[in-house]
Amino acid sequence: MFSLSEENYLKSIYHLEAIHGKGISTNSIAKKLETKASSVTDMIKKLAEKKVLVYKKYQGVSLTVLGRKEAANIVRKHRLWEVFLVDKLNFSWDEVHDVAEQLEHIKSPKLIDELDVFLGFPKMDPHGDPIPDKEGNFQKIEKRLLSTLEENKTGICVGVNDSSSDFLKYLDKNNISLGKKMKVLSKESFDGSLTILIHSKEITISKKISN
Amino acid sequence: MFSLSEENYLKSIYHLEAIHGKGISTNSIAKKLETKASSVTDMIKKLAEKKVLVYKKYQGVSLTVLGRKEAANIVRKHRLWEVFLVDKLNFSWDEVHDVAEQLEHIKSPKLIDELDVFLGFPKMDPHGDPIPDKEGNFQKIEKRLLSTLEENKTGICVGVNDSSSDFLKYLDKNNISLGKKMKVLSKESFDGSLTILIHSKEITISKKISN
DNA sequence: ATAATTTTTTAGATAAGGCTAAAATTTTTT
DNA sequence: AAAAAATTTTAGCCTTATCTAAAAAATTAT
Repeated sequence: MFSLSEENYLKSIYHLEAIHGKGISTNSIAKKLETKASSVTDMIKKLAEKKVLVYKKYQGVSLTVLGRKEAANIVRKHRLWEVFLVDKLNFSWDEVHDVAEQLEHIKSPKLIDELDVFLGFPKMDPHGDPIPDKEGNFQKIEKRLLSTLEENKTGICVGVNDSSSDFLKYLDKNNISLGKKMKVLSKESFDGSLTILIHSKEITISKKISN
Repeated sequence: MFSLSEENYLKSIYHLEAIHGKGISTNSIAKKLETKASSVTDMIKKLAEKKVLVYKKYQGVSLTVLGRKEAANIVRKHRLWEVFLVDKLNFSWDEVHDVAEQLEHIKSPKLIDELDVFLGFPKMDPHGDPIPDKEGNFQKIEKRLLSTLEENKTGICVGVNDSSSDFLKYLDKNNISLGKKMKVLSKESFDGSLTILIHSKEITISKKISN
C-alpha cells in the first residue's frame, strides 16, 4: 500500500516519463511537486526499496513495470473522477482538477470498478486525456499542436495541453471545446499568432494559446 | 481547515455526545478511536485551541457550536457518500462503511452540494441514520429498540444500531431491511430471545440482535 | 477518611515527510 | 584539463500524530 505522498511522487514521475522518457531527474520531480530536491532524494530512496522505481545516485529514476502500473492506476482514478464530476455533478472542466486530486487517493477497487460501469466505461477525461484500463493501457489518438497546423488546414480539438483553470476559462469564453472543428486562416510569422475560424467566427489567438 | 486526524476526533466526540451528553471522557474517545488516552489528551488540547471544543483538565470535553457544526458536516458527507455507493454504485449496505470513511474527508463544498442534488436530497443513509443539513440539523424520527417492543405489537424497521458488516449480512440473510414490518410473537424471559413474524415467516432472534 | 484503584496528564521517544545548509558529484565553460 | 556552475546527496532539524512509562488527580472501596 502506498501513502498519499508516495502516490503523488509515482504519478508525477509517470507524467514526466510520458514526456521525457526514462531517467527522470531529481530536480524535475521537485519542480513538478513544488518541493525541494533533498526531499525528493529521500522519497525516491524509499520508493526504490518498494520496487516501484530504479534509482542510481546522481542518475535520476525510472519506473519499474510495477511502478508504472501503480501510477497508471492513480491516473485512471483521477480521470474517472473527473468524468464523474463533469457528467454527473455539473462541474465545469476547469473546476475538476483539485477535487479529482483528492479523490484519486481513495482506496477501494470495487469503488473504481463500479464507477467505471456507472459512467459507461469512458475512454477520455473532460480534457481529452485517455483513461488507462486496469493494466495501465490506453488508446493513443494522433494529436498535434494547433500551432503546427498549416494555413488553410482544418483540425478537430481533441485535447488541451494545460488544464489550468485560467486557460480553460479562456477556451470557454471563446467557445472552444473538445470535438470542435477549427480552420487555420492565417499565421503571423512575427509573433506566431494565429487567426482561426471556429463556429463560423474568426478569432485571433497567441502562440501561447495555439501551443 | 482540519486534518484527517482532527476530523476523526471531532466525529467520534460528536457521536459520543449524541449518546452520553456533554462531558466526554478521554478514555471513551480513546476506545472509540482505538488509540491511547495520552494521544487523546494531546489532540483535544489542540482542538480546544482551535475553538471546536471546551476542555478542562481531568473533566472531559464538550463540543462548541462551531465544533458540532464541523462534526455534523463530516457526518453529512459520510452518509451522503453511503447513499451514493448503495444507490448508484451497487454497493450493499454492509460494504459502504470503510469507503465512506475515506470519502468523508474530501474537501470541496461544491462536491457535496452537487452530490446532494444528484442523489435527490436524501434524508436517511442506507442504515436509517439521518443525514444532517449544512447547518447540522436533521429529522429525528421516533425510534425504539426491537427488544423493548411488547408481545403482539408490530413495528417498522427504521434503522440499525450496529453497522458492522457481520450484523448487516445476518439481517440480509433473514430478509430484514429498512421499512420492513415485524410483529413480536413471543418473548423468552430466560434469555431475552424474541420470536418475530416478518414477511409472514417466523424467526427467532437473540437479545443481542433485538437490541 | 484513608487506601486502593482507575483515569488522565506529562515527559520523552519514534516514524513520516518535509526543510535548510553544506558536501559531493556531474556538467558546462573557458 | 582545470575552473565554474549546476545538480544531487547528506546531515541535522522541525512538525504531526503516534506511543510507552511514569506522575498526578479523581474516584471508589474499605
